[in-house]
Amino acid sequence: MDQEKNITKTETQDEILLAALKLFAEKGYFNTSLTDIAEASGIKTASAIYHHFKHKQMIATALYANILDSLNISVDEIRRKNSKSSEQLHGIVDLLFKLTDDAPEVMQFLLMLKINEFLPEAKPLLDTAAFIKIVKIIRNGISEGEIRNIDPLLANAYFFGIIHNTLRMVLTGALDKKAEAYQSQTWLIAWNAIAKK
Amino acid sequence: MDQEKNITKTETQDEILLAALKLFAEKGYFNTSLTDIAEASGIKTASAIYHHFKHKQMIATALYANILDSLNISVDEIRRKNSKSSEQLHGIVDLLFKLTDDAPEVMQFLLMLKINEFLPEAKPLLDTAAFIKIVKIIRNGISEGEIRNIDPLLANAYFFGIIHNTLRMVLTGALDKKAEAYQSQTWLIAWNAIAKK
DNA sequence: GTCTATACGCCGATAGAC
DNA sequence: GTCTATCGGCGTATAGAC
Repeated sequence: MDQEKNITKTETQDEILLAALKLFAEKGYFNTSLTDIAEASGIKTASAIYHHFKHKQMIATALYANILDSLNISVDEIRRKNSKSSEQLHGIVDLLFKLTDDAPEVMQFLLMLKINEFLPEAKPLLDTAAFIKIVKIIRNGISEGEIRNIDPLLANAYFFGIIHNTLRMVLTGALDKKAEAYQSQTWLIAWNAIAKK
Repeated sequence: MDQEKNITKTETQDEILLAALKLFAEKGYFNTSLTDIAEASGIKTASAIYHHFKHKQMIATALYANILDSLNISVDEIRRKNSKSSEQLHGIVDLLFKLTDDAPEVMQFLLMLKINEFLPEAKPLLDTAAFIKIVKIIRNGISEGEIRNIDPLLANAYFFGIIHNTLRMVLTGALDKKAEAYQSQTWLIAWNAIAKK
């Protein structure tokens, strides 16, 4: 909805979003002032930001939308390239581990922030296009006999509970290696938790 | 450390803590003003709070300490009453599911708030007495052959990833039954994720 | 121990010059 | 499109009467 007019996206707009993402991930939304964001964007005053975004919330909204959007696209691609739900889930795990190493701020935003604390109107993650599709993948896995016959939401909770919690520990530094180092082992455990044996 | 002088704990002090817990869990720390807490405590003005706590942060600090303290005591009790690590973990799962149904605010505080966003000095959960003991339980389970031989921190991530994520979904309403309804099934999955077969 | 009154600062937001 | 100046408000916190 906001993206249409973003065809004219300025570079500074992106810089603002990037700076905000980093700061939100690092200090949280409420500990980040517009002044902070301005400084981190190479702008000198907070006022200039209002030329790009109506208000602070809109920055977070745009950020959230962008992340969900590109996530959704990635999920589509993964679904297109793989047919079995085990392969599709594997692709998603692959993506999440890569993101954790390459764009930790994004994963921090998704996994560690309580988004509806500062975006009360935002859809919960589970009602989001990308995540609806993920549940669908699980549902398919069940009907095709790859995944055991339990409530798909529960299967989702189990599978991504393992994945997300592991990534969270990487992000906080509780686990000291790169996410990649834990990937294959973690995938196996997570998959076995829901796979039909 | 704060508890020593809390022998003289007033009733209103407890009411403030209780109100704060509810509000923090519901709206988050930054969306909760001292005025909110005062109102919810049966007090009329925020100023009165300063007679019980030096400042807002101290309320959250006391809350966090209390929760961790009683958690630690519960873990001790569970360890005392059970010898095998499978039994001990089962006891802890039992406790967490009960807490989710009986004191959701407590679990919300523990699982859904980014505590060090408003308590920058606070120890991360994993460095906390209760959680150190839990990792110890896992370590014992490994050396006694009940749990498969992997990094105890990883085992912890897997096991509680499943548990916590399931409880999180109960707390947000994404899963619509009481936590109890999912307990036995979830325990089995979580345990199998780390148990030696 | 709770109230009234008040101070203070910070931040979000607007107006308008350049 | 970025700046300066400035406003208003809210929330924390203090001082002091009762």
